[in-house]
Amino acid sequence: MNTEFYLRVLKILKRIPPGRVATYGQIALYAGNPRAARQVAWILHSSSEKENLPWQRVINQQGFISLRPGAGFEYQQALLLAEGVLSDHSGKIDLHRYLWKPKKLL
DNA sequence: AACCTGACTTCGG
DNA sequence: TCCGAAGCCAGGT
Repeated sequence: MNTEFYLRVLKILKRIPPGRVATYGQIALYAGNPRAARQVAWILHSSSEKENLPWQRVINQQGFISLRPGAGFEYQQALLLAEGVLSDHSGKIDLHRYLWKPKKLL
């Protein structure tokens, strides 16, 4: 794997403040590879626990949690709720309201 | 090496 | 707005 990309993703993830969310594609973009959204997902899946990452703050471009019901969806939704990130009846999170917009990169 | 899979995105109908 | 297909890239078999 691309170690440099991996490390940059970790640094960026750790900057996402509580109560805000980011998208996979957004993280990939900031880390220097706009097309690596799936790799960001893979990194979260494999390293979120040992790296102590705020994995719950990463959702897809549509504003939905990508985990499937019964496979972490409810848990992620609960963690976000505890931070003040609400979702509507369909499970959609308002990105206009909660999306993390860093002033400057790195 | 070939093929499958996935916590993704984008584009076209 | 709502799918489905295609593009994407890395890991696992």
